[in-house]
Amino acid sequence: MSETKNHPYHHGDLRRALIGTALDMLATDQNWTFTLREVARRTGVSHAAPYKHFRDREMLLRELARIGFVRLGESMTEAMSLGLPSTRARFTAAAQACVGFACQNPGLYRLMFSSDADKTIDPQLHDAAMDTFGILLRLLRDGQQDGSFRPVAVSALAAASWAQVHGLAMLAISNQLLEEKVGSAPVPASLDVLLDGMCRSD
Amino acid sequence: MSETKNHPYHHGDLRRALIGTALDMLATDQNWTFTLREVARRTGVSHAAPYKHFRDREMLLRELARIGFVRLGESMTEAMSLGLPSTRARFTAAAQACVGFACQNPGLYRLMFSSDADKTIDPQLHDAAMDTFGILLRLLRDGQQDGSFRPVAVSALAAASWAQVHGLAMLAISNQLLEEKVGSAPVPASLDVLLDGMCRSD
DNA sequence: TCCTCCATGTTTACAGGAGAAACTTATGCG
DNA sequence: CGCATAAGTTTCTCCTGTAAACATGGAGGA
Repeated sequence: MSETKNHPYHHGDLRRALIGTALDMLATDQNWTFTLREVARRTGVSHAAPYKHFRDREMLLRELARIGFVRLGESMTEAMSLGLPSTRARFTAAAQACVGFACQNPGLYRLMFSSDADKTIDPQLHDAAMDTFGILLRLLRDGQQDGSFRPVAVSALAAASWAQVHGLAMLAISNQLLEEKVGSAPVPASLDVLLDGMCRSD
Repeated sequence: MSETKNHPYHHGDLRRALIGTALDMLATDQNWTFTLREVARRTGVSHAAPYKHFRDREMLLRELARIGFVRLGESMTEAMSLGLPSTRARFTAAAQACVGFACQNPGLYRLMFSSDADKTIDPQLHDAAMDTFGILLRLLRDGQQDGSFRPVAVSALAAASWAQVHGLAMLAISNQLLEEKVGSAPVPASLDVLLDGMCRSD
């Protein structure tokens, strides 16, 4: 009865399998308190096997975060490429995609911006985060060039909108955007307030 | 040489002492990975003593977060009560106080908004957070009454500014407001963008 | 005054986790 | 064919969280 599981000694693609298991647990529990041993167990390997692919538990977490940034970028890019009429509409679409991503992947989103995913010690993670930030930056520049956004320093627009969107996402997944506090559609409402400040008033 | 430490069997105020030690470690390490045993050790008591005051480790963390919200509220209130001329100026002062608090207490600020400080299972923590949010809300209402802020739904203003300030704080303590990306004074710059959208344009 | 209760400590015990080290297996390459 | 090596496993040590049983000493009643 010991050989029903025909697992070959070598898994074949354990690294990817571990990441998949960990992403599943992150999505299920909405936190990353899982132990590395549990990940190994669910993947069907010994508790020491993961160390052949990740130096330590945090290295796995950083890889999850990196994947999160890639996926977030894809979501935003997709939302923007729907043939929307105005730059303002594309901005709103991207922002809502970001908040939507956070709401659908709260654990992952939190991890991406937590201190457990330290970007200062992981160039790949840092680059992935910067690439996603770059999507926003390009949108803002385009908007300034086509006259949609005010010609103030793009850095001010970037800081304001990055903070705004990230703040909305964090508050949304913390259930702090309850209707009785901030109305029924706080995300578009507050984006409109911001855009009123960002857009040319002519 | 064993009785130099004249510690009486009963500490006297262990609860407060543990909180103090934990706050110190949080400030030093800028994270809350410290173990409960380490907190006990540094406070000079046995590793089980903390359990007489906190059901588990997370209960201590929630108490730290609660204290954080109280202190943040104090900072904001203090910043607003400096006889500033306009509501807009008071808003900016409060927002900068919030970001400043986050920068000076990055670990604590992160903890306050992390899932390890679960507000849904701790009424005291929830209330403390709501009290601090209330400061912002009152400021916005006052500003609408005196005509500083546009008479749109206060919930939209609240969501926008809460998100903005929180987002700025989170980005600031994550070192994601680097000068080459968002200019030299991103906080006032982005607050101005937001305020341009919030304030009456007459 | 003395005794007893109870909140607040301590000691002991145990189940798990992180990670290192040493061992095993299979696989690709000369 | 034979072996170096990547990728697994086993075993080990140290640490943690937390429960349970025990100790202490101060406060309040007889």
